[in-house]
Amino acid sequence: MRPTVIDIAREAGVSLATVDRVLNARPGVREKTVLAVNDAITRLGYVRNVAAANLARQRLYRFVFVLPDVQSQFLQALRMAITEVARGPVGEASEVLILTVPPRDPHALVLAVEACLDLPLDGCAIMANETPEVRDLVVRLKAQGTAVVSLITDQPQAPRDHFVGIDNVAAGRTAGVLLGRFAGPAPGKVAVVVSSMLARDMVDRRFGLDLVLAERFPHLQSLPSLEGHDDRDLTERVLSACLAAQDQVVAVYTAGAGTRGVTDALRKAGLAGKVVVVAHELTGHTREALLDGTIHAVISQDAGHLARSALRVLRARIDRLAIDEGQERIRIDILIRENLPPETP
Amino acid sequence: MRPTVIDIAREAGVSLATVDRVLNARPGVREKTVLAVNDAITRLGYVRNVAAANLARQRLYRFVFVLPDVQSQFLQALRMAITEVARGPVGEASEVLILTVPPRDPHALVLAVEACLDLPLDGCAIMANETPEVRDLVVRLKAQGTAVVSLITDQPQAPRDHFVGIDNVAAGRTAGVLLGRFAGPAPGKVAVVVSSMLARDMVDRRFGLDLVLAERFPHLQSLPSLEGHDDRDLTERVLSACLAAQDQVVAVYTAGAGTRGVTDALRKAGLAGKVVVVAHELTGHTREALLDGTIHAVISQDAGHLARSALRVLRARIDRLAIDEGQERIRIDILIRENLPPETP
DNA sequence: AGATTTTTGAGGGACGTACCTCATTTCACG
DNA sequence: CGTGAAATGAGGTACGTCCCTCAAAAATCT
Repeated sequence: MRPTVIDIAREAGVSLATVDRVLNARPGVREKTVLAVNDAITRLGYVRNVAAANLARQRLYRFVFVLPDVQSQFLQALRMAITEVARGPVGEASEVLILTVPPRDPHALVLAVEACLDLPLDGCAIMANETPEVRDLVVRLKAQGTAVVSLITDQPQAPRDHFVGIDNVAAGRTAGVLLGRFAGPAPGKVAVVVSSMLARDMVDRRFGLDLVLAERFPHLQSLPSLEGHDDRDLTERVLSACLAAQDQVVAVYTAGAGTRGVTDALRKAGLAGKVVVVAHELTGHTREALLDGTIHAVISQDAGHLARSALRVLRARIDRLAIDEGQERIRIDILIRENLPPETP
Repeated sequence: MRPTVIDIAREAGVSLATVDRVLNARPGVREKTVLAVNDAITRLGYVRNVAAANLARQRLYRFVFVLPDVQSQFLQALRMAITEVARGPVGEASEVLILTVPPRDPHALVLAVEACLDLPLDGCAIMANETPEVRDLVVRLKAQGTAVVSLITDQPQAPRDHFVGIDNVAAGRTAGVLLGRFAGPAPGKVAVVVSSMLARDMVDRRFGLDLVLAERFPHLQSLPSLEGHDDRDLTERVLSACLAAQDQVVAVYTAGAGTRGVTDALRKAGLAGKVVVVAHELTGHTREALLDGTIHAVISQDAGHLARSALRVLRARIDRLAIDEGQERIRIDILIRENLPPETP
């Protein structure tokens, strides 16, 4: 049986109240006593029963997820996943608010987050490009004791507690290898579609792609990035223009959203299935396109996993518990038609 | 705030004791009253606070994991993962015993499991080939109220509650596509190494491979299965013999363990890096071989995920809770050098 | 109707922790 | 050595559930 606070009190030769004061970092305990209690804790290998603790304190964790107002299928799936996870056992005793803010508008983001700071906020997950404004927001949140994680897009310069997402350079490299392998040995050009060249994750993915192409597939030449701004129509137009202007385009890498625009353009050009396409994120559309052969591989991060991981990491930070790195590492999933998970209703 | 038993009692117009009787299926409640209480439960959307319940009843779930005594790195990783998960929050309030039984010996397996049936067993995860003996064991376990899941290898004919693992036909198909794509358009032969042709998962993987090769890569001819029995030396010998006897072997698919034997044989034959290799399971060795270019892709199922999923599913069955299909679906991971997760110490 | 059985109610103690109050002890300092 | 402050102890209540007992009420049977 696991030791309890009572065992600690006995072992340390103090009262229950003192153990409690130490455990919950309440004042009024001599340094010496704190040491004695901590000693007993390590000696007995005590670990707080989180279930009982949460039960007792009627703890309600308050979390805010800040997501850009982009109407991509992936973001919709992510919103749903967050809502679902919040209801499940991982979201036990926590209230999760999803804030949808205008994309690429750090000022609006900061305002929106500040608007819900009247109530004490335990944790915050932010998906946004790295800008000084957001960085300052993270600093302020941390200062007032709120745990912060960056989601999908990292904020490496901000003092966030954790990054929940994938290594985008590695994702780009992965895409590059798949493109290179799938396209074969003939020379050709690779069209690259991104959301925006100002977005950190897009830059990283493109960088990874170029690295791998240069290293291992020098017969493939990547073209300048096309910006689709996560918009289907715009993406279709810019890619169509590119396909019309260039010959020998043997592959397309879509690093951002707006993948529907990519398949639209390919179909119009009669190139669907003839040009190797690697896209990001498994959605209803990319699934379909994988099945009908328009897209050949999808690099994906699991929305459910992202949501669960963000929530778990935030709670672990707040409760000062260790993080299971293995579990929280978001994998760069490679999906092809053959290993597509069955659709969940 | 979530409704509690007290709310249910008030809503149903009965006492707390009655609600408790209904909730825990204790006798002595009229049908009519049971209905009234259940009605109140659905009306208020009550869900039992599992943490509080476990706290109160001092529940200790007793689980047994039955694994074959194979000394592959994957199985060692799996054993470690199970041990770790049992210690973590997923294994809260549960005691997990890992039983290691002689491989391919259903009788020994049954005996070993029966030996620990003196204590009441809440759940059991079995990794074994499907045989009548094991099937009977599952039937008996179920009959005495033990939840049962099949792990990695399914027991489709046995009344197990759930299968925790991947679709092996799909895994074989996935391997086939990778082999086909990576090997290029030149005709050639594919060597296939399995543990044993009597193992269901091996048969399935091979079947998937052959399907895809026939459909999409008819220029590749798959050779008869080589049996390595998960043994490094034996695998090396059979594959070496095959490589010596056959010319034009352009690819190797290792569907089972003993991958070290495969790389040994290729190195000896001077074919390392020249022949496309697809293996299963990410281990220290396959990671290294991916990095040095001897293996080109690994089809993997995450050991930590398997362990967590098995435990979660068992507990859900015991507590009659719903299962989050999305979370419990084990993915067929495709790993190449570029999307290899960082090594965890 | 009375006797018997079944169903229900009321209440309490437990699980491990949090958090509160109030009294008592210990300590440092003048 | 006394005083005030700091440290500690003792004890309680609460969280939501389980599980137990005993009494009371209601239903069923004779």
